[in-house]
Amino acid sequence: MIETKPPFDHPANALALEIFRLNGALIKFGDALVKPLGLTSARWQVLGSIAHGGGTFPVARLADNMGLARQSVQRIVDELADSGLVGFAPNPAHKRAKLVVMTPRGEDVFEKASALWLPVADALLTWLDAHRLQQTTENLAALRARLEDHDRSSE
Amino acid sequence: MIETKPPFDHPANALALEIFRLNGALIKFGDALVKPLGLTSARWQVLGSIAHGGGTFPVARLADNMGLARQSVQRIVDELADSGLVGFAPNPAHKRAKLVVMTPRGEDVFEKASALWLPVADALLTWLDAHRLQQTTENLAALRARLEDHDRSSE
DNA sequence: GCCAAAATGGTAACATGCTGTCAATATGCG
DNA sequence: CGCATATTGACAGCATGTTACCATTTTGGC
Repeated sequence: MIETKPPFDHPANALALEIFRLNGALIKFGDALVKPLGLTSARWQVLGSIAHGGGTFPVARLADNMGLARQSVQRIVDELADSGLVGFAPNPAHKRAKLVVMTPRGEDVFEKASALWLPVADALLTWLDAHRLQQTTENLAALRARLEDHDRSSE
Repeated sequence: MIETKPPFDHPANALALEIFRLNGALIKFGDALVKPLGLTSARWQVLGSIAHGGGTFPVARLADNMGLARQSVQRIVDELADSGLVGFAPNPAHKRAKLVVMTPRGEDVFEKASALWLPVADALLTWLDAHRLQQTTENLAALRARLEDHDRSSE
């Protein structure tokens, strides 16, 4: 017999395992989706973050917004710059922390990626209506806030 | 003005971003939690998967259960074996695919990790009651199933 | 029994994240 | 102004995941 004692079958464990699996599935799906554009999930996400800020953010700010370390985003941004998809604009408020902006080619590629993603995002809404989807997102955000509090308080 | 046009503000995007952030937060939290035991999030998860199967699974089966590539789990299992936390038992059904089993030390460490995690898991239930938490998990699992279908169908 | 296909393990190359450390730049207080 | 602190960028090293490829073992159709 296979024993399944607490906390092994705890509902919180089921959620955590599902988060790990879904994270992997999303990255895998995204990689396949934007591969024809020469992008990866990570580069696509960084482009999205740049678009979100409208080209007014330096690398450190992009990283904060994505919940990643500065260094991780820096490397992706450097690669995007090598590929000619992003460039750097002088930052009036900081001599060293240049602003990350998309080149025309970057904007073109990002628009094409958005066009590929839109029908999938809409399909997700068919499978799970917008209300439940937003509630799910809120629940996850609430749990993350608590986890991060817990983290900070034990430092 | 910062433009925020569709599909940029799509509810599916908000969920995907939250999944990425929560995934990172969970790994970070887990790393800190089990560090005193000489574990990491990844090794802890593999131990959990072994415990789940009761020592009756070879590496490839563990990987399927976790939604990871065989090779990723193989490397972690090899490291756990080097550390003396797991071992291999002969598989009556397969000469080469040996069964991964915990050593007494491995069981001890895993029990200690479970003891550290239990209060946190219970706290999560305080922040979000069990019903909502399970519903959230089900919603995520449903979305992942659809995404993976989509993936397979376009292969 | 035999051979093709699938499953499994092993190894290597690579992508993406992390931490640690240092230098350069802003910021704020005396 | 001058100095402590925070922010930012750069670089190195490492952990964890991926895909690709090959060898071995099992399985199943002929």
